[in-house]
Amino acid sequence: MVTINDVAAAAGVAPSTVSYVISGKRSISPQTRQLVEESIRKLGYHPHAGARALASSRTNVLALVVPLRTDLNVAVVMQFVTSVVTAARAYDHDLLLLTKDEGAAALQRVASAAIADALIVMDVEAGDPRVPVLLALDRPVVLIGVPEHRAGLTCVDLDFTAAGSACVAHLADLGHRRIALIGPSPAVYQRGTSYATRFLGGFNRTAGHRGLRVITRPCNHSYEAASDALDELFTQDPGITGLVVHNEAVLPALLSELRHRGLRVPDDLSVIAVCPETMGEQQSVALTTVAIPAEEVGKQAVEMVVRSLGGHTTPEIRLLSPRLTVRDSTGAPPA
Amino acid sequence: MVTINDVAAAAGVAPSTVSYVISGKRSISPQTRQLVEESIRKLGYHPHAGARALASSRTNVLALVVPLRTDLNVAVVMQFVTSVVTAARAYDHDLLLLTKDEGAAALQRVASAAIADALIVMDVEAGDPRVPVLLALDRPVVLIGVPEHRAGLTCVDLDFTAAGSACVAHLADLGHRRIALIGPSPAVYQRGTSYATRFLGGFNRTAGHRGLRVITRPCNHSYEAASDALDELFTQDPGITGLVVHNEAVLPALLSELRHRGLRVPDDLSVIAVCPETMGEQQSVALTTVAIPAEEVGKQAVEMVVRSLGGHTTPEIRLLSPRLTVRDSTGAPPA
DNA sequence: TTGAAAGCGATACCAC
DNA sequence: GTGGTATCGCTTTCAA
Repeated sequence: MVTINDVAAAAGVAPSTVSYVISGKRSISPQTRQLVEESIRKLGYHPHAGARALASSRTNVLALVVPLRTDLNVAVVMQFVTSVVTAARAYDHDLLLLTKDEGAAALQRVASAAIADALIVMDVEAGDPRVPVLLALDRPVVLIGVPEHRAGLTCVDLDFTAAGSACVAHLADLGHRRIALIGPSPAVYQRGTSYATRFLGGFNRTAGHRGLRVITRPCNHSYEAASDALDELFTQDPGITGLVVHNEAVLPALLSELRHRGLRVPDDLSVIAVCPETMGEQQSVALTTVAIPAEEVGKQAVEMVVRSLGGHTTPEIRLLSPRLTVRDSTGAPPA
Repeated sequence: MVTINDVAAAAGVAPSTVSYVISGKRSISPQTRQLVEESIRKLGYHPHAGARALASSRTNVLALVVPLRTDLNVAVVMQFVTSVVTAARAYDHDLLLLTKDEGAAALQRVASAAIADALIVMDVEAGDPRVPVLLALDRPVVLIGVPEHRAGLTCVDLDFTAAGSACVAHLADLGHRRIALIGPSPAVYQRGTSYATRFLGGFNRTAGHRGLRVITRPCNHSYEAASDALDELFTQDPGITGLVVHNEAVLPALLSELRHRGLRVPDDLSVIAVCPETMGEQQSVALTTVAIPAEEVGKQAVEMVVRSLGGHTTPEIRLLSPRLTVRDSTGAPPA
């Protein structure tokens, strides 16, 4: 293995000088820099991460805690992961993947063992048991999602409350009076998953303000579940003219079933989906969407956590305003 | 921070003794062990990963290289990731996530800097440029997928050639004579992605043996692309009675379109999907599938790479036999 | 069965 | 602008 001493010897300088050339933490003469950089290239030197971590207390690794549930939308989770790992690399950090099922213990472990410098946590629940542990860690933490007790926490997410409102407002503006929500799976609600309840809150509140009659229903991830959900909604209120779908996984199934039942979108039924933009565009009907900005949220999470590593440490709840894009799936209700 | 010395002091033993209690690399008297373990718990001690890595040349971290392409099936990629991270933890390793777009340089970096002990690489292409780099690394590597030149490599994957054969054989056995394949996106083929070409190979070969007439066509990930693909296939050969879909992302769209066109599955058209079992079960028709055993492949990849870390180092290509499960989407061709 | 101490390969302080 | 070196926290050899 090639060490900093090898490089120093090859360049005819002291090891510390090599270190400073790499870190840029003190000024180096052009000649020396040149010499050192050449030796580094020539020898194919890469600083030993462990040694570095030991000496500097910095691993340059971020940990991301992801949910592995199949009742969450896998594609969206993957978008977050993609965004976070890409952003992390842009800040010269690597990404360690932790799973939610290891619980709070894993967070302790990774922080105490100095495996990662900071943590980003996804799939936050209202009364998330990990929160106290996270608060006690001596490392920066950013949550993607917002738990109930947010004191001292740094969070970033789509403003799902506003998103719920926006969906209802759009349908109300178009003249719809009776609408329905198909939400995530029952399990997601039962866990008190932050985004699900926040969206529902915004949905119901604005429906109240606007005087809309609403039905809401969770939905599991299968064709059959989607079909059952439709059955139930139209049984409860056959007069529904607007449908909000906050469950990306069942979008294709829902659209397929609607067509099969002879319900035209948007002529008979307007549909708004809460999902990544690309997903809305690729369905059988180009869907009016409220975008889930996974890319942006992941990026900001990394930015925030890296800034904390730089010293700043002001807890902050950052909620991104929803963007509603009208496409072909919403229109006036049938006369 | 609590160190091994703190623990040693608290337990009234030498630091080395604490180390041995933890590693189990030499026998310890029950009393001493008890004493040390208690101090560890009491102090909440976690060995510093960097220090450990420096002293032992072991990080207990595996690196997984994943593709971030959206033209690959995200859900399946996520299944691999899930499986690998879970298996890694079972062997007391953490998982570092690398992206394919960082190319061979990232592999070098992670290996040379001793960030990870071993690598698992997904989305392997026929003439993958990363292969020479991987072979030159001084660390164990397992590929998920099989490149053209496999000398010295350890690989694990579904036997996609056999999978292609199995699909054709099943349809042939049922009496179908003219069948079609809807494959991954054109980009996947263009990159020479290992599984795509292997599947196609098995498909064509067996079709030849059985004297079946076939059409094959790649397909992008959108409803429209799926619809276009069907158009084209039925234009080229209106007599098709069997369809093999090696593209999980367009399954819902294809089934939806078939129904819309009045083609009943399996009465008018038999459909076999190559996808994870759960995915096949959740469609509008329970699909006959050849399973993509992501879970199993990921698990074996970890096992193999961990075994290599243990010393054994026999290159090995391990191809899992395909499992075809007959459900409701295949039957005899229409009379 | 246990202890002492020499590294592992960086960083960063203290000199010059 | 550069060099020397103590230090980070652990593993492992050597001794007892």
